Amino acid sequence: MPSVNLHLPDDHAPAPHAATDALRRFNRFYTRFAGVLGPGYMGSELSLIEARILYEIATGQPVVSKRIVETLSVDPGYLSRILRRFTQLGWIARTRGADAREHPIRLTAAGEALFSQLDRTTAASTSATLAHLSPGEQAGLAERLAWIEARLAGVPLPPPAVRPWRPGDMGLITAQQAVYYRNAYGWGDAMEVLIGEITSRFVRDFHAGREQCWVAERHGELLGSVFLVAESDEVARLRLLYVDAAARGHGLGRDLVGRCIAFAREAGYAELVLWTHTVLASARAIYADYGFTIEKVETHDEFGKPEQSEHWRLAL
Amino acid sequence: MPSVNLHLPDDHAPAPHAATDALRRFNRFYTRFAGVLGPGYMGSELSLIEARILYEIATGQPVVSKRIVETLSVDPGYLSRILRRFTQLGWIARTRGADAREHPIRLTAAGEALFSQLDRTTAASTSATLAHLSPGEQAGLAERLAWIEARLAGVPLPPPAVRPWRPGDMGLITAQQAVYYRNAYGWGDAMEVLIGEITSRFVRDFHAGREQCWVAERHGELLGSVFLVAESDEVARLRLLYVDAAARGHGLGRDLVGRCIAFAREAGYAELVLWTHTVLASARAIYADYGFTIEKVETHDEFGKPEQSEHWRLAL
DNA sequence: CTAGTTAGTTGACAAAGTCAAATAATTGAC
DNA sequence: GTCAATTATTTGACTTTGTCAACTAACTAG
Repeated sequence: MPSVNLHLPDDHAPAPHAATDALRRFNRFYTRFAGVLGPGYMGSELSLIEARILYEIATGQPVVSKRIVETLSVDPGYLSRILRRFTQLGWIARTRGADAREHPIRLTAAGEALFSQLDRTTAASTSATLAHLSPGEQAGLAERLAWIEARLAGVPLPPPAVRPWRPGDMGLITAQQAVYYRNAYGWGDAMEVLIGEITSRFVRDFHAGREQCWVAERHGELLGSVFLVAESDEVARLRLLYVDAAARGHGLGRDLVGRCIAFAREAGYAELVLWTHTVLASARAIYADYGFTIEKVETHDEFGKPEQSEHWRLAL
Repeated sequence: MPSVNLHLPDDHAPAPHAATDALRRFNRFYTRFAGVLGPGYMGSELSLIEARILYEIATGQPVVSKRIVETLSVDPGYLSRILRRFTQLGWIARTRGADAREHPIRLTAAGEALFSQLDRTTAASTSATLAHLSPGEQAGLAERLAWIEARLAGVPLPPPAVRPWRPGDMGLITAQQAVYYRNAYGWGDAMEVLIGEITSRFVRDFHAGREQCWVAERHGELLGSVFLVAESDEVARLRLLYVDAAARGHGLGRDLVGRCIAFAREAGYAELVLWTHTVLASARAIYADYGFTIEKVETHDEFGKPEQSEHWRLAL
């Protein structure tokens, strides 16, 4: 069940500082916004840090102060005093750990009660700030927050998984490429019709063993695709090679082309041909690396403006 | 050039607190992350607030303290002292305003130099945190940050614009609906084929004046669509009504259906029919409100599991 | 001209946070 | 086993940060 990311930046003008500026701007915005969300756990007497310390204790019981110091980067001395106060207030109890230097912390019943109370209050208050958003927007928000967090935390994205096509894929592939070439190169309806025809014809006439389409996806997001179709008994054609902007620069295009070549050899074709455009520099580089050579160059007008196209060929 | 948002939550289990939890989680994450980004403008002697005050001055020159107090919600007394220090350090100069109670602030040459220095440092440091992201990811990040900021700041989304179809739309409509019904209801390939056939046949046989398709979009994002096709000279059929999760609850579906009815009346049809499924509760409610009535109910198995479908009809 | 407001400042504090030294327990080398 | 080095936590002595209320000077409306 792949989906496609179609807010594509075009190849030409990827403003170099855009992301930096966006993050800085967001930073200014968010510190103010979080301030509005309330200093710490709202309503209570707790400061932000106290609230977060309480959170760490509640969610990590039993926890040693060292761990809190690390996760919250709080001064150990400062923490020690806060913990002493929590103990005096009867919210936490400190035990003796296996390592007697440590004093593992647990919430007392009173502490649990306080925490769950606070937790409900903040949840309600956060929920209230979100009230003006529709359920769809809320879902969109949650998804984007999670994505950003994962990316900023440096969680590396798993490499896209490449698999043969399934029936559900064609509509997305068509839409993705149509939108992309329109946005990035201003190509028009004829391009879209062409893509649609290629994909629908592929499904209709699919000849297993002689033809194949590979799809790269990650977390249900469509990141790339390529088609290998039979031109004749001897000649195979590579079509619609595409790698999403979000996945470029990791050799995915190369991988896809490599699969086509291997499959074509396996299937006993004598040569592999393809048609591409001169503007598509990174695709061309891949073809050249695999030993394809240009047979013919011609300029056409079909996509609404003159484009130079190229016929490439590889003997297998 | 519409695009589609296809990370759809399904209709059935929209966990009610998901967004709240996501925001709270993000909040914990981001305060830590922003802390790493450095207290204020890194490297410098400035605290976070001082840096932000300097930023406000630099970007808003000349600015009066009242405005800073408001935008940064800083205590006026505290601000006053900070500004005095800035003045002593030769970073800012205070003039006399038209209103002599105000003391508009400007950066001195030294202040400008300091600010641009700091600005470059932070930009570089932010940029460094982003270095491990690919250009595609950076673009995705920037876009998501902007979206979140707008939504959290309460900037209301403009209502989706509804317009007649254009050639580029069909692939996206097909992909969007195919993905949605698959995710939300588990409907299979037959559904997808059906949608594809409807859209491609619509384009092929399009009879202007007797048929139409409307598309709702916002910021290039496809949010909904509906088709009106000729069944016979007397009968029009409404097909593929769809509203994206992100746009539900604002009467868009109602609007689309209303356009179909008005168009069908205008074109001189005697009746309007449609086929839908019992599970699609919100669509059904719209049909009922417009006076459609159920003619026939039947259960079929085409989408991979038994579904109850309904034939509705409206006399025009 | 006067009472009420507004922008900004000041004094007197309280809260928050830091740093280095101290304590108590553990580990590893011999 | 002993002892130096290390680790987890605490304590004391601070500085910085932030708050509150009272105050001054300037403006506004009647």
